[in-house]
Amino acid sequence: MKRLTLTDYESLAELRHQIRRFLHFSEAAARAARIEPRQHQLMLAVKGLPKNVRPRISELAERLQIQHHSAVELVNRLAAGGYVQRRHGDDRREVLLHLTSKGERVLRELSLSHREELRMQGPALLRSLNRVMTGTGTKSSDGTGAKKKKRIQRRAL
Amino acid sequence: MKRLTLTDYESLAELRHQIRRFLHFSEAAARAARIEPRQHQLMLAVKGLPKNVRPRISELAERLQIQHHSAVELVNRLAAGGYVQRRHGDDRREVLLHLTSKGERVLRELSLSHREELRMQGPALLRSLNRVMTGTGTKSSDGTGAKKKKRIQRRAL
DNA sequence: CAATAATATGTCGTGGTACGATATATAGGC
DNA sequence: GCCTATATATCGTACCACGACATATTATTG
Repeated sequence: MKRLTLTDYESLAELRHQIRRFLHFSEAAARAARIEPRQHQLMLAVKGLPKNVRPRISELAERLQIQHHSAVELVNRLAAGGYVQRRHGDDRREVLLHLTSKGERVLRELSLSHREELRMQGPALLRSLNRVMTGTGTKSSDGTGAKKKKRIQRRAL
Repeated sequence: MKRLTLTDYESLAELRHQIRRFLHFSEAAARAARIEPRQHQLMLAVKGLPKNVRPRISELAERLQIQHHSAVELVNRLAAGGYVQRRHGDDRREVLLHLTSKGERVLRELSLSHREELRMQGPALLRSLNRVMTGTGTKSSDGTGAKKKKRIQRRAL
């Protein structure tokens, strides 16, 4: 379908608002734990990697959807802060990452608060995503026919 | 609950991977349309604002979850590029934003491709969010910790 | 109605992060 | 051994977000 109604824009904007709300929570939580947001994300990616996958630089870059050299920079800072260690694989080109106990501790605290936050705010995020996907609006139904419009009060936060 | 299993970390990491996949798509689409990702987000926020809300700087900053002066910088760049115009409200402290036809055109194209992408990849995002919220894991063929796990297939809304 | 406080926007300097271009180290194929 | 592919690292640049501070306008108050 090649048509966009005002409601479509509102749905997309609302979804981004919900995503940003979560990300902003996450950024603030990371900084409160004395770590930069992206570095937190890399630690989580290391810890959350399936066990049969080696925690290599390029593997993590894919998980974070960044270029490998951006991952290198994150690892530099994390290693400097004592959150991760570099080791070598059998293939000595590879660098394998391991969390230090300091890294484990910080990640654990952050993961707990993130799970909590997602259980609270996740439903709103689900709703806004479903609205974008199904084209269901909070106001009028479609807009193309410009039929009678029913206004529904929108909840501010 | 104060306990985190390996599966919890994997679920959180997988959710972030899905979110990053979408955001990475969005960033690439914006750059392909010759606009910076955050500037695109601000345009969407302007267009997607409920009609009874004035498109002020601080209103948009709240929608994007950034400080007001960060929004000012985005608007500076957008205005310099001819994507938005500044106007004044009755309260002459306020700056109200309007998309130019150029801004409308770019935003429309990006919104179409975003809706398309979300219809394709949205379900994977929904699943990973539901897993974090319900504590349901994916591991069944891994062999490790192969207990009985009930898949809760939840189709929110 | 001037002084002051509150609100809205803007400026400046700094740091984190992402990128493209490029470099180095190791592995694998022939 | 030589050539190519792969994995990681370095360098310079740009975007963006922030804190601290500045300016403009409106509201309050005595």
